[in-house]
Amino acid sequence: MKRRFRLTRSTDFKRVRRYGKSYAHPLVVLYALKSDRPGVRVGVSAGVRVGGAVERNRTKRLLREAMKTLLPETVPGSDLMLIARPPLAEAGLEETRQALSGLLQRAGLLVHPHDS
RNA sequence: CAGGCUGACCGGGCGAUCGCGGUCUUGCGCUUUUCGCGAGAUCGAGGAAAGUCCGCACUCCAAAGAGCACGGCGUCGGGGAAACCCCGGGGCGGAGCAAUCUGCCGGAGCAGGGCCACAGAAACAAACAGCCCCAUCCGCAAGGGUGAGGUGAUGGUGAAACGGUGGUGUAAGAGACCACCGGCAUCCGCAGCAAUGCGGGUGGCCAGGCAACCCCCGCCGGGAGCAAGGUCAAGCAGGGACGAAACCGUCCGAGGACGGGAGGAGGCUGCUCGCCCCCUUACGUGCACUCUCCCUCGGGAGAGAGCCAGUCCCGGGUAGGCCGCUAGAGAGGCGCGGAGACGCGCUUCCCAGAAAGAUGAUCGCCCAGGCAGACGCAGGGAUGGAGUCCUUCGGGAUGUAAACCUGCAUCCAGAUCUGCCGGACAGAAUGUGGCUUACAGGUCAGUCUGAAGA
RNA sequence: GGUCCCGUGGUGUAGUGGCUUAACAUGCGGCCCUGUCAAGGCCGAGACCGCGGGUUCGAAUCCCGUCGGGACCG
Repeated sequence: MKRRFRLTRSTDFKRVRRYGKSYAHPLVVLYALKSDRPGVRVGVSAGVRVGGAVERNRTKRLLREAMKTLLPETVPGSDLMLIARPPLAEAGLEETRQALSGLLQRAGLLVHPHDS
């Protein structure tokens, strides 16, 4: 995923985490907040509970890869934050994509909600 | 062949598609750098990148000072920039049949303190029982009581009791003395660079253990850390000078400079000394106004309501951008020296530099490995199977898979084939030397033990 | 990057060289009490002190290493 679609600043993370609305799934937690920017920006995060550095990096890669394919279907003008949970370290790519798709649908952020 | 031990090493490979970060070149947006979007080339995690247990480089703290405190280390020689590091020795132990592995290492003799439960007379300089002698009392005597003294052999405890055996000696005894042995210290000789070992002489039997208790001796350590530190833009906090006149002295260009005193903040990330640097000496015993009182007419006391404005200059920290930021005690190869750690020489190479933090995903083939299933092996063997070759198309040559025969094995193992599973521990964050810990599976060399065969 | 603390029955703590194969509370099991339950009384089980070495005659305690958990500072 290109860097311009990413959340990079610490203050952005704090803002989304504080004022965004959250949606939970056993594998991942989604925070969403409306923004005045045109595109969608995504930040990924993995806490210590997920595992060591290998597991944390792997879960973050997994979330970015899964989000990449879902990006065109996402409603623009919002900042998203994805927080990995411990079971995600054992999950595959397709599993992660389905989890994310479900979460985005619940948040009302998918352009074609009934397709998937 | 099986199981170990030691050392060294590998840590999946290839291809396709999608995707990420750096550098260089290049096209476009756009006008140069910058920035954004593309294209191409190239590079892109480890043996531990980990834990952060020791070092070092580097940066800042004024210079990086002294002492104390505190902490660490402590056999010998060598290596190394250094290290709670490495190599090779020594001494005392421990594990194993063995190869081999492994723990400890200044001082408890004269620096001193402390502790050694229980038991025991006594836990480090003491005397409970006992033994002996003398005095005295009782008794015919044997012997017993009391008191003064000698002794430390005997006892039993304990983890540990002040050398052992034999003799001389004595009232009884005792290293009090003698011989031998053990141990300690010291001297000499030999071997070794040394620690130390071996042999001989001398000494006095004094001298228990614990310094991973305090401590003593020797050596080492200033502190903080790349969020170090530098820099850029924008602000803000804050500060300074003049205003402004009041500690003392000196100087002159007359308002400042320098020096000293006093007080305070900070720094040497514990303390003290010493030193450095800064501030104050104007929120007060102040300034100036009004009123009242006193007076030696200089001033003093009390009360009231006020003043400390303004101007100019300097200018952070954090967050953000950039630098620091990767060419170095560097890596590979070859040769030489050395027992080894390691060193030297030549040569080739440039080998991640991210910043919510880049190496992955999917598929195919292979390589190790694991599990399950199938299959007896070798030789001979045809009115001659499939295939191949020749052909005049009639056939011929070659040819052992099978049945069958012989031998050997026997439901085990090995080899072969098929299917399925399947790749450990773990991710750079300034660099680097060690140590420690985690780790599927495999390779090579040396070596030990066991079994079988020759 | 740096610093510190804690691991002891199921749970929470004490014990910091020996008289302690470890104490207290709560929880657990059995019995008594009661018509029954609770409370109460009596009895009992439950730990080789996170793990591995070492020092010592002797270690939960001292030293070293290691594993896990937690806290703090920038």
